Amino acid sequence: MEKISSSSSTASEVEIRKGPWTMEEDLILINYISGHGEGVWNTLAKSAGLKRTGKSCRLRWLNYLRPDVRRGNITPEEQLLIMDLHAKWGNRWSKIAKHLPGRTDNEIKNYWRTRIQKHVKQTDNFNAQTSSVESSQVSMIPTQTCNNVVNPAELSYYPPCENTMNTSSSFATGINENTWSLEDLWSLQLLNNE
DNA sequence: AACTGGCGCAACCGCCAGAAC
DNA sequence: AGTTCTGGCGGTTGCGCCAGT
Repeated sequence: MEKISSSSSTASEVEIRKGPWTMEEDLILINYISGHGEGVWNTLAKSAGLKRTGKSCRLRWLNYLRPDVRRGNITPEEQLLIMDLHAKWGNRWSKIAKHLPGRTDNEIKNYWRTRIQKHVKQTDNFNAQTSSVESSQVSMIPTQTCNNVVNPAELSYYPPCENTMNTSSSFATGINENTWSLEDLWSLQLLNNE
């Protein structure tokens, strides 16, 4: 797969863009999909005039541009659900994401890795230190290999989720100057369609 | 004020399964 | 039945931001 840019190196198809999406590209993608639907991503990318792989377009759309995508502010209920489902299924992020409307597998994966897993490590270290004293076998934290359903009481061991997604509604994160809000894009898209 | 290390997130990579031919 | 193509998935990386020094 993904042999587009490398192998058959005719000049016309070499030019595949990578890296952060520009606002223009976002607009093109939104415009195209709102007009034609999703369809086959590779042909979509070409038809829309985007110098991106179909894969890249799909990822951008699913994780960022879809109108129903929710970002930031993972609620305690969602956090609990994530831990519960992760305890059942492990790293099946897309499966987990299906039970969290508006959340993407990528977001859940990132959330798990950066927030929960970090805390799991910290707590494990703490437990390792104390367990030598307390001989307790019970782990406070559901690990990846643990199939137990999380007890809601265990939530208290995890970091509060509110301040984990910091202010700025964590969407226009200002991570670089190519960051813009979905509202911007969709309002522009609506304007274009009128 | 400048530097640095950690954090968070967007995006890419590689693999796999199923569809299409 | 075999090959190619495409989408989906999980893992990983790159990079900007920011707090601490």
